[in-house]
Amino acid sequence: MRALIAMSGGVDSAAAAYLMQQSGYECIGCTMRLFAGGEADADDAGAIADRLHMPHDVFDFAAEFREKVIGRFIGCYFCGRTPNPCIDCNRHFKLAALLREADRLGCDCIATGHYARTAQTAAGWQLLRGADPAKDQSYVLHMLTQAQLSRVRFPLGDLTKQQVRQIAAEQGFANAGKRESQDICFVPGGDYARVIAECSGRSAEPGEFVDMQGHVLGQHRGIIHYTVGQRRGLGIALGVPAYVVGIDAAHNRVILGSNDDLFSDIVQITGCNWIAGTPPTGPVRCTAKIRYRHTAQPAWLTFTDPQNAVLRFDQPQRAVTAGQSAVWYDGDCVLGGGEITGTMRAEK
RNA sequence: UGGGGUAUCGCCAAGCGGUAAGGCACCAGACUUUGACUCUGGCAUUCGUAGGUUCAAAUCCUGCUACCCCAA
Repeated sequence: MRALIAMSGGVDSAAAAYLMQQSGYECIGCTMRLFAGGEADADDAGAIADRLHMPHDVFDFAAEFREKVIGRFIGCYFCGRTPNPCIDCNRHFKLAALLREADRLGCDCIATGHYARTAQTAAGWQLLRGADPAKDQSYVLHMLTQAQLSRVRFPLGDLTKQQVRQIAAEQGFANAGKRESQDICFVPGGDYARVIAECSGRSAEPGEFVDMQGHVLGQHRGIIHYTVGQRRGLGIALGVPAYVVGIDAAHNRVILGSNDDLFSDIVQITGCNWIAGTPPTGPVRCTAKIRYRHTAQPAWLTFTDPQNAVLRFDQPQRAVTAGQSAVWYDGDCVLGGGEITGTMRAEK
């Protein structure tokens, strides 16, 4: 069996490459170049591949990444939503593009350093949470299809981060102690609004902060600077903490309220994926996450058609945000997910 | 230009003679494969201003300045 290993230059993918090799796969390492910068990471990945005596390729996907990830990221912000580019990146690159290259290189499967697991059952392939609850990354993989799941391997799925670092250290990998990646990968400094302005050529138009009754509270720097649930950076002193509770792109307004105003239990979702195949017609009992770092909460999921669904949480959730992904679980098994388009608060 | 009131950190605001609370905002860290949230730490040698009384004043007295209210 020949496997193409996605190597980012970090500890996780290095350990994944090693483990695949130990499992008897004939491995080819590769690093995807997705944006300017990151050459050092590609070098780190190359060094690990050398140490493991496996070939290493670098694929330049910068143009495609700019179109499929950054472009959508920018468009989403200007529409008053808050995108999660990691979702698109995983879908289009860490899975689709990688499988494309795997075919070209005659590889049977691909492997990544995600903390997630797959399982084959009579009903098809399942995507499961990673064993380390603190590192589980199944959330960002919710859009995977049966075809993709059948060919992807997650060698770290049963391990904890600590174990992975241990393996990296034992193998003498130079990056064993490398710190966790953070921020948006293509926005190294964290100033995503600047990147939006630079890449789009559009400037953010200042507008009004208003309360939920429409009273003007101050001036904002442009809606791309804000997201639902945000407190820091508003510059508004009301005596009590103020949070963004909504973004009205049509009127270029940012709506402020209290923390209590942020809770909603009914969530509209589009662009749905149902990993098992055809989504069920009746309500499904599940737990659901509405952001990467959220503990899945009990809810009912109902599809209105194969693309659209409504999620109703037992308890209202804080700052459910349009543009983010909702992901549904049955225990450790990922049922699917989609993009949040709107929220409501059920009348009590 | 008659009377009354108020002037304390960017905003709000304690303090009432004994040596500047707190909240909001802001800043810095921590956390984190998204944006956020959260947590921890920092943030007025100085109280509109000039004098005076006192061992000691933001706190008492006087002048000045600014703003507010009432009456003209």
